[in-house]
Amino acid sequence: MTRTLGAPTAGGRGITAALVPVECEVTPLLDVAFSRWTTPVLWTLNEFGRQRFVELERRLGTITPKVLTQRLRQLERDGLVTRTYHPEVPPRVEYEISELGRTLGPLFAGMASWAKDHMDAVESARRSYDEEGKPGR
Amino acid sequence: MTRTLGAPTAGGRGITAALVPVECEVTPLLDVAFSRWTTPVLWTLNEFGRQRFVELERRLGTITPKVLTQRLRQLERDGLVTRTYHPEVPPRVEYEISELGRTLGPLFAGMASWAKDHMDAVESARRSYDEEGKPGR
DNA sequence: CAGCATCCCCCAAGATACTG
DNA sequence: CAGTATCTTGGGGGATGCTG
Repeated sequence: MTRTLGAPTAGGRGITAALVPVECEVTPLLDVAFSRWTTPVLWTLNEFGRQRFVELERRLGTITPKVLTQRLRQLERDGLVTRTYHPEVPPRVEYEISELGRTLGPLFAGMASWAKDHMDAVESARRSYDEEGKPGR
Repeated sequence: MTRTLGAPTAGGRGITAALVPVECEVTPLLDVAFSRWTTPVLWTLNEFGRQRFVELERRLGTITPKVLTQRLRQLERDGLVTRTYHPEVPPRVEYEISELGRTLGPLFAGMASWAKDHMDAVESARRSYDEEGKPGR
């Protein structure tokens, strides 16, 4: 979560200062929306609309309430999700993807279609890498 | 990396069996191409083409050789990157993004443009969340 | 219901040092 | 050059238990 950028320690072996240390533009986004649970949570919110805590919990299947809370807080903090608290008895809380969060939709769609099209290729590559000692080595 | 799916433990609080435990299609892809270093490595390979170990190391700036090796191995195993070893003295190894890996290009482009367009909004949301005790609570 | 509090585990990633 | 070998750590995530 904390990106230790700006630390010019250059790590052990001296960097001769030549050859561009280019910055990858997508890196910051990874912390925001792409990790084990943030993506599924966002995805679910985007697909099924406004939902209560338990609904999310159940749809996500294996997530624990603690983790769900953590991710939701992070997403709320980053402005991707809005939380509305209804002071009733029993309490009711609803989560909804924000305007900003919704702009991630196309990306998710792209990822889903990539997965659909290519994940089996990945798995087969994985198998052949494991079975053979390594194809060309 | 290991996705503990299929464990129907349902975690602590009983799931009443109602309400769909829908599976998020993007999840498997996260392990493959979206984590702290796999994405930057893939990105760099996609942007700058075939490169040697050191070139990658330098362009990525803060990555350690150990981690770079680990990620490259995983990417090779998953068929997203190809490794060619030239038995010379000194040894030379070149990494190149594969056909399969290249199909991730559009996704990366989409992510980069999203970052460009919306990351400042995220950061400002983050700031206002931190400064105020929370906007509407 | 919607959580927070705790304790624990695991592993990606950092630091550092050493070879074929 | 292109790694491998250790040691260590941070924090995400699981398991359990307790409240407003």
